[in-house]
Amino acid sequence: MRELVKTYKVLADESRLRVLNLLIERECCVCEVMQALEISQSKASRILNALYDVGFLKVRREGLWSLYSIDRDGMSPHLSDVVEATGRACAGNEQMESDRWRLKTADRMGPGCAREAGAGKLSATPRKH
Amino acid sequence: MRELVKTYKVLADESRLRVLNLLIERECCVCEVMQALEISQSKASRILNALYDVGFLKVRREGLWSLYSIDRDGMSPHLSDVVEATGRACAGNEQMESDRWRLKTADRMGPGCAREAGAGKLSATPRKH
DNA sequence: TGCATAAATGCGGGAATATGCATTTATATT
DNA sequence: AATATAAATGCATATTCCCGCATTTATGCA
Repeated sequence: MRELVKTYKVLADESRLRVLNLLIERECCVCEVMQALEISQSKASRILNALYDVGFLKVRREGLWSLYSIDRDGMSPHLSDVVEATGRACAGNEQMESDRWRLKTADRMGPGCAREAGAGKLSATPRKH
Repeated sequence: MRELVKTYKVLADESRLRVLNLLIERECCVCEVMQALEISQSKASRILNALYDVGFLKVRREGLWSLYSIDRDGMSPHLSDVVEATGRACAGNEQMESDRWRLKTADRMGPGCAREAGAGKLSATPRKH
């Protein structure tokens, strides 16, 4: 039961639901999440970790990035149901829509790069120095 | 989305899940819940109110008692799914089993009556004075 | 009307949670 | 090795949540 409570605790937060919604769209790294939701880096990281912790997500490392995605195969049927239900409940929500919209124009870059984002569209690979 | 968050918040608590589990068994009044879970009256009342507040329960008054039960018809499909899933997730849980067991021997009586419960089995109707 | 009692609620203390800031860690490139 | 940077984390603080205690409210009966 502890586990169940923990799961619901994780879901009982607007930002975390928004991230889950993003990931239903596609795999994301921390900095994409922070851009899409317009939140701080540490917050994005913690949220992803919390979702990962209870079994919603899996993560793979690719270079400097940690890429999180919904662990459709690994998760328990119960979690799977919850994701389903949550996805449906979120459909059409304005906030969620904007998040997804911003995700489209988000790049795989962090705080440092973001500062010069105005300079134009950067490639999806890290810049050479 | 606020509503969704609120719903998950309510579920993110062991005692509230236990009460939900009880009500899956059958309609209960506040004092039955407090006996089954061995918690205080105010706690039982608050829990029931919280579950009611987000739409899981309906309540009807019968004399002095407030009888709460799962609002199977009134609740949204999403809540219905959640109850289903939660019920399944709780099946076989030891704590939940004891709760249900104690519920069987619980009477419709409150703190006052409970004090003299050792005196023997009392009827399910209020005593005359 | 007065009393008995089930349920609801105001208040307050203590625990848990969320989050920004600064720093550290992990990884890649030169 | 030195540098760059994405991600993770320690710490401090503000907020929220939980719950016991005492009291109030709602209802029924004599």
